[in-house]
Amino acid sequence: MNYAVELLKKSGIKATPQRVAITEIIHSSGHIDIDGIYKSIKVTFPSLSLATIYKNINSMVEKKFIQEVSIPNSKPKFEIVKEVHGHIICPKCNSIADIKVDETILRNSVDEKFDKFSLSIYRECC
Amino acid sequence: MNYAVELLKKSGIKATPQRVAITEIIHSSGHIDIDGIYKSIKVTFPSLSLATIYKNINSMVEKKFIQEVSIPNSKPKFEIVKEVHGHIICPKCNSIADIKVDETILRNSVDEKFDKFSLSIYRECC
DNA sequence: CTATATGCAAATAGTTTGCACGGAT
DNA sequence: ATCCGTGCAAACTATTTGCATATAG
Repeated sequence: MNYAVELLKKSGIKATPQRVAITEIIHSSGHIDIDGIYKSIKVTFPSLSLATIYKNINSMVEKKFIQEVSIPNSKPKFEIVKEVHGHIICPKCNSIADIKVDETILRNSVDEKFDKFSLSIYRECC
Repeated sequence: MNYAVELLKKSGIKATPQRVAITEIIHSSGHIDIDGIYKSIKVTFPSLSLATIYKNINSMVEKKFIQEVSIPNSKPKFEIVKEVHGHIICPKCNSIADIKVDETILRNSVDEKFDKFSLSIYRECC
């Protein structure tokens, strides 16, 4: 079965064509904001409305299917939820790359136990 | 001389009463969002407008006098720029606490050199 | 068949901008 | 006298909501 459809079903979300398209775009882009999703979807799916994207993003976030990546001074982007990792964010163009982080070492570093963390590193890439 | 006035002058920003008030509120609260600043200032400074807060926050961020702390699914908060540190953020009430992080250990952990990073840990506090 | 999702339009919220006035140097 | 900041109102942008119709399961 299709990757996106499978993901959606696993999360207990009805796999409408719109949701499949949104999921595929987030997945293939890695990190993308609402407007990027909208522009990208419009090409092959002209009837899809912004309101539908917002509604679906919100319920996908609630279901912990996707998560928000906050970016200072810019629109948040979204990514498929996967194992804990960090991000390198370019403060000029706001592009994002994932990085592996060693959770054990981080735990020692902050001298705390925690469930979920997020490490962002800012470096110009352009 | 007043702490806030000193900070402002050091950053080459004219120390108007409004800016002093904004600076003092950010400093004493630790982390606060635009609306919090507005509500807090209104009490003792009823004429101050939201537009003035936005304008000043923007120029203070440009001057690297304060910085934005992004919070998923919520308004960003602002803090006085100081040494590199991390944050513990409560996903329920969005309160923030600073934590020390060991930069050397983090550097090893992510196997990268970088100028500026940000570590957020999410844990319910309420 | 039934419950839920979509798409439109309208409403709301958040932020920025333009401009006239006022205060500091 | 000049420059810059403030405060208001208007403009703009982003996001949410209500509702009628369409569609997945």
